[in-house]
Amino acid sequence: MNKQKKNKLEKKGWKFGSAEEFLGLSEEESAYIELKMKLSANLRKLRTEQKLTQVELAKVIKSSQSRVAKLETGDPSVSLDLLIRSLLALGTSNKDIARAISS
Amino acid sequence: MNKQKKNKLEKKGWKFGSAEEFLGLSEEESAYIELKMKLSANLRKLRTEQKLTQVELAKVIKSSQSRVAKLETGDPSVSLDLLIRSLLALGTSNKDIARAISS
DNA sequence: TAAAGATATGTCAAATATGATATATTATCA
DNA sequence: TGATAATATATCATATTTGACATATCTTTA
Repeated sequence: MNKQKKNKLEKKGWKFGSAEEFLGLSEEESAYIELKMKLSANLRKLRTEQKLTQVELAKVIKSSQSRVAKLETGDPSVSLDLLIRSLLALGTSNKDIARAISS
Repeated sequence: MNKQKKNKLEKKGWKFGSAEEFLGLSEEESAYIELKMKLSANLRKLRTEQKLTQVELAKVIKSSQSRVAKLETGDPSVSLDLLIRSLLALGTSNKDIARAISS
C-alpha cells in the first residue's frame, strides 16, 4: 500500500500502528482493510441491484440510513460483523461472501 | 438447523430472535453462526499447526488466553473482527479466509 | 435554475465487545 | 496416582460499535 492511499484512508479516519508510520501498513492491516473495502463495495452493489435506497436497506437490517452510508463508504467505525450481517440480510450466501473476498 | 443444535447453541449463550422460537433460525442467523464456527475452527487449526499455545497466540494478537479460548470455542461474545484479525495475524491471507468460509 | 430525493458526515448516549483477572476444568506425563 | 501445563468459563471495568438524529452535500428531474 502506497503513501497516497494511506493518506487517503487516514483522512477517512483510519488509524494505523505507529511502528508502521514510515514503513507503510503491515500485511495484516492492509489485508483487513482490503477485506472491509471489498465487502463494502459488495453491499452497495447488492443494494443498488435490488433497487433499494439506503433508507430501505436500513429498515431491513434494523439500522439507520447514516449507518448504511457508513457501511458503504468504508467508515472505520463499522464492524465486519455489521457488514456481513447486512450482506446476509440481502440474501447473500456464505459462498457469495467468500467469492467477494477472493475477488 | 434442528432443535437439538439450537439448544446446544443457546446453552453456549447464543440468543435468537423471538420470531424464530418455534420455526428454528432464519437463514441469515444460521449463516452468520456457521460463518463464525468455520472461522473459529480454522483459527484453532492454524494455531495448533503452528504449535502455539493459547497463551502464545494471545501475545501475538495482544489479547488474553481467555479470549483466545472464546475465539476458538465460538463464544457469542467474540466478534468476526477479532476472529479475522487473529487469522490474519497468523499469516492467513484473504484468499485463505475465503476458502475457509466456502469449505 | 429550484425543489425533492438520495447519500454523506458529525455527534452522542446506549449497547456490545474487549483485555484482564481469577478460577475451574481438562490433558499430559512422571 | 498427582503435579504441571493447557484450555475453558465467569466476571467486570474499559473501549469500541451502535442506532438515532441533525444537517450537509450531492443527484435527479421538473
